Amino acid sequence: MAIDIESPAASRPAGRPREFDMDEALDRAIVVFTERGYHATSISDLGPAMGLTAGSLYKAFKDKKAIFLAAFDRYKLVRNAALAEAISTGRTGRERIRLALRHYADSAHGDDGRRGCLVVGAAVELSLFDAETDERVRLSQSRLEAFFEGIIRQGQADGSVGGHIDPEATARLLYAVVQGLRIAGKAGQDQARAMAIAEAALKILD
Amino acid sequence: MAIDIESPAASRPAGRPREFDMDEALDRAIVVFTERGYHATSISDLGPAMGLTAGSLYKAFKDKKAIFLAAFDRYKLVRNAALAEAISTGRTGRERIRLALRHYADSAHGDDGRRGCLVVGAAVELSLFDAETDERVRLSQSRLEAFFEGIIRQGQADGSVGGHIDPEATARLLYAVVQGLRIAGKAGQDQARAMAIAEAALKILD
DNA sequence: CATATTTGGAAATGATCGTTCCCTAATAGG
DNA sequence: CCTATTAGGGAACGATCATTTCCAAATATG
Repeated sequence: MAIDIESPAASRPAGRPREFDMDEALDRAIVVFTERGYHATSISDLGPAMGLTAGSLYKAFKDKKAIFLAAFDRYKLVRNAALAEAISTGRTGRERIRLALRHYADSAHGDDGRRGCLVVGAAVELSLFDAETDERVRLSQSRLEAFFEGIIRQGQADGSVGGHIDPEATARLLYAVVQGLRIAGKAGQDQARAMAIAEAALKILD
Repeated sequence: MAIDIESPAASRPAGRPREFDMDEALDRAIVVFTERGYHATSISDLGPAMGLTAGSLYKAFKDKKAIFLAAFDRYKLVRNAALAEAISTGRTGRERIRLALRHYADSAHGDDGRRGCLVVGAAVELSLFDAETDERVRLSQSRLEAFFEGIIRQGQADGSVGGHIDPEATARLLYAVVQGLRIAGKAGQDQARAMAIAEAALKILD
């Protein structure tokens, strides 16, 4: 019954095949958009960075905003995976939250911290005027809050998190702490400083 | 001995007098820069908003960045005064921190929250590539952290804040919470939600 | 009253922006 | 082997950008 329409090479889509790797190109675009922001990034910045000419960029994407949204979506994919990996060794709810906060603190110091966060950049620069970006930012926010809320409830169940705290409000507070860490990172801070903030935030769970 | 070189009208500076009010014009520029960001704001956005033509703008300011920096400095002046006013009725250190957090939560909801914060915008969009903006963002950050640290110490002295917490790390955490509130506000949140985050953050002081 | 100095504002300037056009190259299907 | 389709890339396009130029108006000084 195995019809080879789903074969290994999976039915090439006709026409000249793409010569560049989309994920690699988007990873380059993520860097440029993250450090320069959306409006300060020009097609002539993206082309060289992604290894494509302007003409080729417009073959692969509808317009500049489509490049940005594709980069945003890949950023979320990669970062969510990194977060899941970072908390994987935590055994209690509190431990997982601690690992999550340390993971974000790690992204909010030194050169990475200075470069910034694509979601924060999108929220600040585009949310107000672009509905598609706004939707993505809101979704990213509600998912991270729900993620924190879930771990808080796990922590309350396993006894590592205070039972009297409000999981929803606390999750939102943790979201604010994480995003605030990113802003603090824009001004430049070393790892010790970022980590100290993350550790101080654990008090919220008592 | 009263030489009238410091007289009421204070020796007009020769030439045609300025017809617009600088502070009013900067207040308008603050709104535009805050909601659009630096790079998405054009001189043709600023002119009408500030009630000036492009030619007049360049008589009053060296270039676009000088307008931004002047707006930034005025923003800090106005906001610092509002913060001082907001905490003025607090009698203990904890009360003053509570009022400060509620003050920021108030700026981080609804339309104001969506519009955003000029300091956050400057940090995200300009800090990495513009030294003058970076310096201002860093100064704003260190001052707000020092402000929080001072109140925390007052609170420890008056017994309203736990004596065992680290004033410096906690002040930095409060700074992160405040900036995170602004990011959360970009996605749109109502007052109750913003206030709940501020209230939850008070746990940090126990 | 004359001159110097500054502002207000309209129009012009050169650069850069995002985007499109057009031609060539590479693949699939018939 | 021919045709359709898609990708790559250089050159061109109109629009918009920040900035300058130029002239008239308003003030201070002598």
